Amino acid sequence: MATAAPADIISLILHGCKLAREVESSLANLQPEALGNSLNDIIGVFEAARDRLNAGKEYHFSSYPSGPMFHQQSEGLKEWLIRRSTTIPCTSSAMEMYHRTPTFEVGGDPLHERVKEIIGTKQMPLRAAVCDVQAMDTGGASKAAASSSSQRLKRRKDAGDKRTMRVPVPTGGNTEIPPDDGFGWRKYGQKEILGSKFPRAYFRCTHQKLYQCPAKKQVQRLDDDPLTYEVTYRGEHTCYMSATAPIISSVPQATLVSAPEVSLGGSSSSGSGMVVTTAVGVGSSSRHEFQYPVADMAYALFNSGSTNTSDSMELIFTHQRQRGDTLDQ
DNA sequence: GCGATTTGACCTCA
DNA sequence: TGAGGTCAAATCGC
Repeated sequence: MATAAPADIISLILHGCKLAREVESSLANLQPEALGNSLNDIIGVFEAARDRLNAGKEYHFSSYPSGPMFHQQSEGLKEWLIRRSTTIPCTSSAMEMYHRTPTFEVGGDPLHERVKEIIGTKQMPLRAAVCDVQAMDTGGASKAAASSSSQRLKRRKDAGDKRTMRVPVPTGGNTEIPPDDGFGWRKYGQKEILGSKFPRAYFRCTHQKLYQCPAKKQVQRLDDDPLTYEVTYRGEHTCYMSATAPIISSVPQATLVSAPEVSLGGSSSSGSGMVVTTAVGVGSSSRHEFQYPVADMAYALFNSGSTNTSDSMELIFTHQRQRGDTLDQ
């Protein structure tokens, strides 16, 4: 029995993830007090989401903007969250950000107005002063798998299908290691770029051959901020849509979402990006491990089946604290 | 042995 | 024509 449209909750969680990314991006610069305030902001947003969630525990994704039950959709919640999270303009003002929250409509009402209403009751100013994540979506995402015969001909014609964001270099480790976003990437080239001090690295999906996954990304350190990578994604992952995909297909299916085990497995090898290693399954025989980018945690929250979402929140912020500890070292 | 990375050469396009 | 993107052989590491 659906008691609440999930879209506003999605937007809340999305907003929380956005704030979390900002904190992550600014970890090296934030003073402890500011960091604490930012965390409070994030907690407040997630609490609002949790409250809404608990207000209507039974709901379906049928009102979800891109269609019903993302498990079966070519573009599911995970993909949608990732896309939305990379298309929201980044600002330094909370209210401005609220105004810029996704503006898709629910029942004829601008959703962001509802989000503002919900969040506004929490009175949560955003104190993260600097937004290091610049998201850009030039639109026109093409899902066409690369044609082996014409791939080279189309090389620059698909330049419009790209999303660029900035992420901090891994802390406490080798800054040469590119940020991990939860997907498996294989480096296929590196190029000195004219006018840039740092070379640009080219990656494609590890499963490109196996699943014809067209996803690629370019990673380049900024000249004016060597502690920041500019990551440009091209194409979209289709590997996890395959029923036999070894990693991403482990995204819990409907039969598993009743009692997944969400555990903090630590950051990925590069130690960057808000990535949570998650074990999902019922019983040891069906356990699978996969890694979540930050937006995926929203998915985990939705599907945890737990009435105590604060536990999941604790995982998120424990991870943040661990990263903070790493920074301190 | 296999998969990932490196790196010089090659190709495309603005 | 040159910058950017990709290929593929050589090399590395597990």
